[in-house]
Amino acid sequence: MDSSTAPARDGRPDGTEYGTPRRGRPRSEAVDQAIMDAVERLMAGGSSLAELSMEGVAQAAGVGKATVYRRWPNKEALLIDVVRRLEEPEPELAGESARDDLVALLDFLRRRGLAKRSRWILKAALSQMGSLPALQSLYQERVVRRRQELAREVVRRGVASGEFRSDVDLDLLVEILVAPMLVRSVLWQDAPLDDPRLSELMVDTAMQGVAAPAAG
Amino acid sequence: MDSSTAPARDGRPDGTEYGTPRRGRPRSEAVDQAIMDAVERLMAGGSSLAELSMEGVAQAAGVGKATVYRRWPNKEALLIDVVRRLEEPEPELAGESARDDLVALLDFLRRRGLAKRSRWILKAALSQMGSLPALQSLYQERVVRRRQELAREVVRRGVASGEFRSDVDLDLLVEILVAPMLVRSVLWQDAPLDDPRLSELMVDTAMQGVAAPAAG
Amino acid sequence: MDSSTAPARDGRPDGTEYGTPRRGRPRSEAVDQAIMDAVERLMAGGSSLAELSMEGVAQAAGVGKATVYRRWPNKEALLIDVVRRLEEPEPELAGESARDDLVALLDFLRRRGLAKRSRWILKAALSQMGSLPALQSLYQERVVRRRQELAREVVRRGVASGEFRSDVDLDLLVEILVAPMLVRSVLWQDAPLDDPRLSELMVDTAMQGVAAPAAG
Amino acid sequence: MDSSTAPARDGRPDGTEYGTPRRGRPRSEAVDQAIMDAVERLMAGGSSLAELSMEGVAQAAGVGKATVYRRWPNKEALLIDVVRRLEEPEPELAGESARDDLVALLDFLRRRGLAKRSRWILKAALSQMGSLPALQSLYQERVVRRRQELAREVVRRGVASGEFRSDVDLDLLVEILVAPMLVRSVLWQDAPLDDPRLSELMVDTAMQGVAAPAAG
DNA sequence: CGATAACCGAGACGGTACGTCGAGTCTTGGC
DNA sequence: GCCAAGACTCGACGTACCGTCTCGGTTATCG
Repeated sequence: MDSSTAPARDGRPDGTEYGTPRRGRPRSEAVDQAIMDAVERLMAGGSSLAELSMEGVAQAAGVGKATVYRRWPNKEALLIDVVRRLEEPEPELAGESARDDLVALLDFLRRRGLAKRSRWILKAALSQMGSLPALQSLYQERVVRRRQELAREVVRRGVASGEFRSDVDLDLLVEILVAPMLVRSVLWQDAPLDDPRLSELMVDTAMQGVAAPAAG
Repeated sequence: MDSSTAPARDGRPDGTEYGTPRRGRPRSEAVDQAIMDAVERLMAGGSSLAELSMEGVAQAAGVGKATVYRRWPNKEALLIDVVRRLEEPEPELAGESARDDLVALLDFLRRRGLAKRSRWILKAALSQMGSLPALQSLYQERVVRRRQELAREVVRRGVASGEFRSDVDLDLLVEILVAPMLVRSVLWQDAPLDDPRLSELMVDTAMQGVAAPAAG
Repeated sequence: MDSSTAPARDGRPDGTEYGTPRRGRPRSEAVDQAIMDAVERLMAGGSSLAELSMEGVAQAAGVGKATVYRRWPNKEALLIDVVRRLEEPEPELAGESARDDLVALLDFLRRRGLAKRSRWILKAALSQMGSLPALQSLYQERVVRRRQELAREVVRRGVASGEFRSDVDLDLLVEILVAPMLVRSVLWQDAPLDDPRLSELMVDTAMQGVAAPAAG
Repeated sequence: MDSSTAPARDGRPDGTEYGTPRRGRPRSEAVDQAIMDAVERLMAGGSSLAELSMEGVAQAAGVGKATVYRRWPNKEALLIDVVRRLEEPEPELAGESARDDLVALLDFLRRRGLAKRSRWILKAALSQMGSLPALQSLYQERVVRRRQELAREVVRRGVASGEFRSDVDLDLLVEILVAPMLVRSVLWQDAPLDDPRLSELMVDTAMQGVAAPAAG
């Protein structure tokens, strides 16, 4: 299992497993946490991502700079793990109906969108990633792609089971089903997300289509 | 009034009018342009917002640093004016059928996503330029909101004319119809955009729905 | 005239002349001095050369690190200029008699040896050079070689004028005349140097030889 | 008593005796030697005292850093023991003629200057190891002073036997006879030392003096 | 027309942070 | 208790930009 796509608590930030025997003094997990705690503390203290310095993080964590760099090669990699630690774990999908799984997936995105607004650390971290493109693409690779593939897999299953149309390109199918929630939770700033039935509504509406029903 | 939100074509970047008589040698407008050109060139060259340095901009523009700072107090203010300069024309909508107008709207998005010149704006400015809040809100206000309203208006018309369902919240309707292209052109990094029939396909599929047709 | 062999006050530490017109804001001579003053102050405060850090020098001088590095590429080069500033200027040689010039030269070495003991900054700087070989070889090149050549020139003149033997290799001649003072002032730690007639005595004794005069 | 001035061959570098019974696994003498070998190897490879790092020494010796620090508290103490190990036997003097003994003494210096192995000791340890005062004073005491006294004794004998002038201060006599070789072998960087008759030449020339012989 | 004042390129200035390296100490598992 | 390995805190290294400042020199406009 590749730890780099797994939640941080399953393995070391740098991908080595905690159980793996190593030579020499092992890295302290307490230090891992102290560093990430320090990042959260600084962000909560009002710093922007750009103001956040490795120097400051190390100092706030009571740790040498080298100790930070031993775990994460740069600010981006560190921030990804901090953000991962902040996010809810992805939903376990029951796998019975593709429609239900899709609703669960969208609802995860919805809750995440809400959290991004309420827990402004997440908001700051996620929205400020744009100015650190390495962070963005790393996050893309480690987190976003995984969810994309999850969605594709669910939709593929839905096509096979006869729930979804089979005469449309899979990518397009995925986009129509997932994009509405993605846009509302990520792109648009103030769209409402608190209705817990929103996910159901979106999936079902996308399935039925938005054309007016044929008369008669 | 904050000069950084005033339209560029109305005056100097720093809010002074070109016609205003001053003592001494007046600022060269050519220099304004050279600096903004340099920013675009650097960004088009693949730099990120974080990599973009005032030092580098000045050098690329063949200009002293003080000359840049004389016009813009910081990187953010400079970028705002550069983004303003990039502003693209809105799509012209025929207004005959809501479905056709929507296709035109989506195709505008598609073509913009393909355009290399504005790519960095799409990435940096639209989706995640949270670290430059003034830039973000400017762009949000002047570009995003207007197109949102355009889309809402078209869909509203479609509902009135009986093209679209009337039993669904308008916002949801808009999202289902527009989000797929928005996601593909802005959020997903290398999604294919070159098929000119993509916009049609998206609108029509969203209208028909993606559920498998009922058997029999 | 090569400023790098001239005393520091004839030119910039980095070899550029003060009079040379340059573009941009010229370097401040006051800063040159402030930096070298700071080095002296720190050394006088009891630091060893190894403890002396560029970081500390910059701070003590109230100057940015870059400002130090703009003038001197490394600690060695800076220290050389500090030492040069501390040393007495080399003697002007009258040129009338080679013997007298040699005495003057040796007396310069003698006084320098005394200074090295009384002004312990000089002592520390000169004696600790060994651990900074780059400094040593730079000093060798810029200061020592110059004096060596001066001595050779004087002795060569003495041979030509018939003051010194001509049947002996020039290098050997120089060594026999100069080495005694060199050893006493540089190598041996506690040898007496305060007798102002020592230089005369050394040159004259070396000239006459130390063999017992033939009997009869 | 400072263990670092105790003779190495009498006990462990840190002053513990080899024979002393202790609890647990005893220190390996092979490791002592491996570490000191590594220092010599690195220095012979052209490193300077400043470049020599404990880190590098441990690695070159294939030894943990703690193992080095268990024996020597710092770089200086380690170097002292390495220098001690390098110490060369003193020249044996026949004692027949003072002039011949002096030639033998100078030739010992000459050959040592040629020896590549002890070159770094000559440079680093002898002439300018001021930054390691303990090393300097140890070497001064144990090596330099004894040879100085040896030279003084020989010259004193030469004065008594009528070989050397008796109207000159003994120190001055010694310096004139010994300094030329000392300077050439220690102070001047690349002076030629390979002529085996150099020592003879130096002593004889110094004895005869370098003044031109009186005419007629 | 000449003075004046703001402009211009260049680059020095005091700072802050970068990512690396070594010092000397501590902590593993194994001998 | 020794050993190799390597993590730990600390502090300096030399570089890059920040935003400000000071040079010599260049235009416009005003008197």
